[in-house]
Amino acid sequence: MDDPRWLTPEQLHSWIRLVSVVELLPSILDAQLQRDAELTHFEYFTLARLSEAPKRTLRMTALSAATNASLARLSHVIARLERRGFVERTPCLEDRRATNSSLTELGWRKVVETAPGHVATVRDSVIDVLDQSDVADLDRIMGRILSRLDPTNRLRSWGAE
Amino acid sequence: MDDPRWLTPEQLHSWIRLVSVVELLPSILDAQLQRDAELTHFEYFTLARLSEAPKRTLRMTALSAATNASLARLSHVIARLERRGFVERTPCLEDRRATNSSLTELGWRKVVETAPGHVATVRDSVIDVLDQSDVADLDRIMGRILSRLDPTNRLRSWGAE
DNA sequence: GCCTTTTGGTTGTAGCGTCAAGTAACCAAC
DNA sequence: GTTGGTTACTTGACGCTACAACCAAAAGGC
Repeated sequence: MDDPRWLTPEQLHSWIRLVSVVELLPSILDAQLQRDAELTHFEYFTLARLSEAPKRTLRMTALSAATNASLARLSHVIARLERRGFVERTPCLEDRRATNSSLTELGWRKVVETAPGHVATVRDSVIDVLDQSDVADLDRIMGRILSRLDPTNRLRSWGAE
Repeated sequence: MDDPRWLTPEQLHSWIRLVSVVELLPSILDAQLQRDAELTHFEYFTLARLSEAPKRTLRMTALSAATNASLARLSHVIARLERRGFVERTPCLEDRRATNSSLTELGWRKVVETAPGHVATVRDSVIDVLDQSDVADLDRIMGRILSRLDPTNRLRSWGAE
């Protein structure tokens, strides 16, 4: 710790820009979704993962892995979404500790009607400023970073290396 | 909105990885700083920006720009840091609406002693998995994204394009 | 079979951020 | 010189997340 191996100017510059994106991006996504659908980005992301699952159903643990969330956080969020009628919880028969959460018809319609606006925001704020090779670079770099951030590799579904 | 111009598979893959980093990185940084210095990453970042300023002093508005924060958020944070003796607020003489916040000697020492551990975490979780050209790519890509996220270009100090 | 450990999930609480509202000072125009 | 509008900041309330404690069921150990 005596020699912290300080960052080079280039590394520091990149780092600060990354931190800025990490700080600013969530509020952009939250603002649009809140305005147009009264959802946080995390709520939308959760509904979206469910909508892609077989039978639009996942166990809490699987869903928490797919969304990078702790079980505690997910439990609170699912409770809110359940109150609003977007999600349903049912006990799992094979493992009676487990809970399945599944998208209701209302939840499915919510995702379908919310997706276009969200995608437009993602394009506007990120994707459309990048050309094809930028996208490839971004993918490679985020993959490398994720391999450190997510050592248990819960994200293997979309390949954190 | 009828044709949402859906993302290509490559774009979607990159996007999900970026979102994952955006979700996971803050908790890594917060965890280390909380454990070793009882600071949130945003508190540390704020102290660090102050420590680099001339006379270790900045106006609230300038500091909020440098940290990508709303004035309201910054006001709360500075209040906390002031209670702990790391920062001091003094009215600004030229413009009596404005407030200067400056690092105390205690705050300066806090930054100095906290920095090495933080840099080590930044290296571990991000920088050390990237080679020189990755760092350049990251810088370029984040710069492009920032030019959209931060249209008023408050970050021009470190050049969001 | 029992006992311990691990896994799966929920809940309460405390803390941070956002939003809306409020105050005070500056500025420009009439 | 006072009115209208903007800028700079603070404050309070509310909502979301993290953390810790909890319970129940499954899986091992022997």
